[in-house]
Parts: sequence; structure tokens; C-alpha cells
Amino acid sequence: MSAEPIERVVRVLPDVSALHKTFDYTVPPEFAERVRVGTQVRIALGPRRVGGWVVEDPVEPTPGVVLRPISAVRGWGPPPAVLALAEWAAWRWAGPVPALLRTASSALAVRSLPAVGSPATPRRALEEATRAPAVLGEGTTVVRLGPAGDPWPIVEAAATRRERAGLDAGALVLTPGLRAADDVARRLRSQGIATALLPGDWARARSGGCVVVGARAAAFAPVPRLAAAVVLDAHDEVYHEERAPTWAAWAVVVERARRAGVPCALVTPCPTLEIMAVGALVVGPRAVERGAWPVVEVVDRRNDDPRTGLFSERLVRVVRDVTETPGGRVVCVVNRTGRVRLVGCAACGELARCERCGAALELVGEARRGARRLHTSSSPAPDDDVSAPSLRCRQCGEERPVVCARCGATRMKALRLGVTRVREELEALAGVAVAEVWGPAAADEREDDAVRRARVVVGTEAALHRVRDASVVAFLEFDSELLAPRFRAGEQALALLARAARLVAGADGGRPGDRAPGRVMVQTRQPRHPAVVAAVSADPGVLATAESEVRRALGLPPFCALAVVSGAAADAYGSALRDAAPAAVEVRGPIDGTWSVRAPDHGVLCDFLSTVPRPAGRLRVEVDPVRS
DNA sequence: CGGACAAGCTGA
DNA sequence: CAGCTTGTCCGG
Repeated sequence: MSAEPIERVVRVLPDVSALHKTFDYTVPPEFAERVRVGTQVRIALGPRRVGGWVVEDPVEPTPGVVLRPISAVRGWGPPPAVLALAEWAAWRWAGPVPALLRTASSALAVRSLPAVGSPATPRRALEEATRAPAVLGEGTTVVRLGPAGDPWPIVEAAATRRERAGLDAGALVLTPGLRAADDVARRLRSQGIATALLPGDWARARSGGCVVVGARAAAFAPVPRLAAAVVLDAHDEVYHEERAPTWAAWAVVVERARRAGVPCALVTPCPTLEIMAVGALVVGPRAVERGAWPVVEVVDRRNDDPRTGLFSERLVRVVRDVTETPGGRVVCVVNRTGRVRLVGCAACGELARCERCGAALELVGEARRGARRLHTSSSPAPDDDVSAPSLRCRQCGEERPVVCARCGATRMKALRLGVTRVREELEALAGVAVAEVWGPAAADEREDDAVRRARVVVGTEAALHRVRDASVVAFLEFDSELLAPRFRAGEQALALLARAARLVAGADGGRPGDRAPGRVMVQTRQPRHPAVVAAVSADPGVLATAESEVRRALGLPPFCALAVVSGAAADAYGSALRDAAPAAVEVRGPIDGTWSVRAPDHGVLCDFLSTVPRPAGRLRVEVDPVRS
């Protein structure tokens, strides 16, 4: 017998989420050239064929196991550093590695890579960078830049770092959405800088030698050798993946840069405490930051009659002024949708509640022109084209005439207005047609265009994303933002104000200074709330200081690490966690079927979560929950 | 995860 | 006892 030729064996991680296990395969000679660490392959796993990633090459074959050959090569996969990063992220957010490697891989199979991006990048010198309030530093920096501030010098500095680091080095620039990514990519290209825009230019990014720009998923971009990283608007919640594993792109980029030993800048007008915990805060001169915030006007509503409605005298005057000014545009933000939510007696203020079940009643039978039908989940009763108004229970469907249970008056007042109702009032006040924005979706192009051109837009927070610029953004009732029952409510409120600030600064499209600066108006009963004061004084540090005290006292992030467990199997897992918890870890639950896990830091939390075996059944583990 | 295979339930 | 459901195990 002649000796068997020595076969090359690689370790493969199958693309099967519930199976966190690797398997060894032989590499047929015809695939030898194309298989390396990261390569996406097809393998036989039991009776079926699945995809997978080569995670080790070569390996000593496990003795006594008959190996099967790799079935096919799909194409290029993430570089080794990204494989390691995905493994880290799987630990950090307590999820399966394959889910993250899918994010890190190309949607289309990549058979071959283009040549490395053009080495010469003729462009303006670094004079711009010297004007920046801060350029790229060493390690991780948190660059606080007012909403109208231009982050471009920091992006340029990253491009320069990349260039100096050698031919195959890459830089990473993340933006909250693809639109912004496209803007950055265009601007880079217009300066002759080799650029890959994800997700389309995956193969180009994999080649190296360019600045890679993309949204959340670009945190796992296939940059083979990272030279610098920038995250724009790092506070934006879209950087947090909603589905488990609930990874945050800014945190992935910070870790990635740390591993590569390269600078990373998190740029934002309103850094969260969690962001500030990962790097040194850099703030430009006071006057520069001040100048990058618009006028934020607070309308103190504490002394207004609670039944005045959502429009203060001051706001009405501003709306009329703006609509009479050529080119003026107002965006009014209310944070709830639908028609009347709560109904109270116009005479005595008593809330209309169901006599049977106690739930809030809604006013029905007032159908009017332009009103949209809402999906009322429970009651099948039709609510349009009914002439006689009545009160109906949202919960049990019970109906009764419009009579106050306390004083017998027959006039009711909407205490909390939905967007449609606000539009009707606003149209009457402003005397012009008002466009509505309900949500980010369902925007066909024509409607989208109509919204962008409307003089007055009313809507939920989504309106801030659908409109590009405005003269005035008014938050009609900001208290529900400030008082939202989430520990990040203050930061989220300031982020909304920063978003509004950008609309009135006209900087969203990248052309600041085209228009006269506008203003942001905030109607509130809490004019001294730190989030409001921070915006008014153009000093986000005001909120950070106040917030930090509260969080420390309550033991909330960033002074601890949190996870929330939910789903059908939550009780089984939650009680297992509770029983296994070391002294430093606190497991609480169940509250409405969810459990919470609190540890002093992520090291303790994530090690603990990865130690306790998970039961079968649907389970969602959310590390760093965004709400709650 | 999803297929294979084994063990348990139903029906004539 | 065939035919079908439910459960457990395992993959290189």
C-alpha cells in the first residue's frame, strides 16, 4: 500500500444559529487556492447542505472521525480580524456568532476581488483639518460637535491616516443611515479619495486601500487592515440592532479600533454617558460649539390653562409668521399617533373612563373630512360616517352617550391629541394646508415629495427624518419625551432636539449657511429639565452632569451592565440564571414575563450569560436594552 | 437549525 | 400494525 497523501483540513463554522459548534472538512485540491480563513463555503452537515465560514486553516484532523470534503466554495468572506471581532461581539451581546458573520459577509457571492484602490489621492492639503475643533487623536476619542458643526475634517483625517498606513490599509466611516453614507462617499470621491460604499462595494472594501463608508452593518465591514475609524452621530439609536444579538455599531467599532491599535473618533452633538465611558471627551472652543446650535426657545406652559390645548399663543404667532414668510416652513412634532387618546370633561376636567372596566374612553362618531381610519384592534364597531358622537371604551367596546360622569356636562375635550386632530387645529390656526407624517414607512414617492414641500408639517418624531430642512421645529408637548418611563429618556430627548437643530440649521444636506438660521421651539412644563437647559445653552455637558449623578445613584448604565431576558422560555432561563448568579450579579423577575440581569460591568455580565446553558424554546436576550 | 429515527397514540 | 404526531439526538 502506498502512503496516503497528506490532506489539508480546515475548521468550518456552519451558518446555523442554534448550532455553536465547528466541524472539520478536507479541502479538495481544486479549492486549495480559494480556501482561507474567512472563506464562505458549502458543507455537508448530516443529511443536508449548509453554508459556513472557514475559521481555522489548517487544523489537525480529530482522530477517529471520517472527514467529508468541502462541497463548494461560495466566495470571499470577512478577513480574519473581523471573524475574531464577530466572536467577541457574540460574547458581548450574548448571541450566536453566525448571525454576526452574516452581517459581516457579502450579500452576493464574491468570486474575485478588484485591484487594491488607487494609491494616489490628489486632494486639498490638510488645512481643513487644522480648522477642525478636534482631529483624530490617539485611541478612542468622543468628539462633541454642535448639530451644525462639520465633521468633515475628522473624516479627512481618517482618510489621511489610511493613506499613510500603506497600500492595503483601510479606514472606516459609519453614518446612521445609507443616505448620509452616500453623501460622505460622494464627498470623498469628489476629492479623489478611493472609497467603498457599503453594502454595494463589499468586494472593493475587502481588497483594502480605501475609505469604507456605510451604515450600522459597516461596523463589520471587510476592511483587511484598519488604520482609523470614525462614527458620525454616534449617539443615534439606529446604531443599535433591534434584533438579538442587539449589538451597537459604535461599540463594535471602538473594540475593532482598539484591537487594531488605531484611532477611533465618535462624533456627536450629544454624547450619551455610555459613549463617554469609552473614550476621552474632546470639545472645541465654547464659542464654536455655541455657534453650532440654533436658538432653542422654551415655551413655559406651567401657567397656561391645561385646557388651552397644544398651541400656546407664542407658538401660534410663530406659525403664522413663518407661513407668511416666503420659503418658510414649520415642523410640529407630537409624540403620539392617532386621533383623540384621552377625553376629559370640558367643564370640570374629569377624565372619561369606562364604567365597566375603567379604561380610557375615546370619542367616536365625529368622522370628518380627511380623518384616517385607525386599526382598532378589539371593537368591530365602525367609527366613520356616524353622526351622533359617543364615548367608547378602547378596551371592552362599551359605548355611552357624551355625558360627564361627574358633573353631567355634555361637552368633552381632547386632553391628549393625536396627530390627525392636531393637523385639523393647525390648519385652522395657520390657514394653510398641513401635511402629516405618521411613521417612517408607507411613504410612496409622491407623498414623500408632498411632505417635503409642505409649508407646515405635523407628525410624530418620524417627521424629523422625512423633512430635510425647516425654519422652525416645534415640539408641541415635550413633557412626554422628558418623562418617558425609560432611563435614557433625557438623552433621547436631547437627541431629538439635536436632530431638530440640524433641520433648522439646514446642515442636513451638507450645505450649511444657505438659509437664515431657524429656531427650535419646545413647549414644556419643565423648562429647567437638564435636557432642555442643555439645548438652550448649547451645552450637552449640563445633561451629562445631571444624568451621571442619577445613574450612579440608581446603579444604571454606564455604572453597571444590563441585560433583559424575554420570550416564551424566559422563565426557565431566568430562574436558571437566578440560581447560578454569583454575588456580584443581580437577577430579577419575572415582571410581565421578562427578567433583568445586572452586573458591575460587561465582563462579568457576559461571562455569566455565556456560562449558563439556555433552555429550548423562544428566548430573547437583550444586552444593553435601549428602552426600559 | 432540521433531518432521522424512536417511541407513543389512534383507528379499523 | 400502518400511519401519524411528538420528542430527542446529532452533525466532521
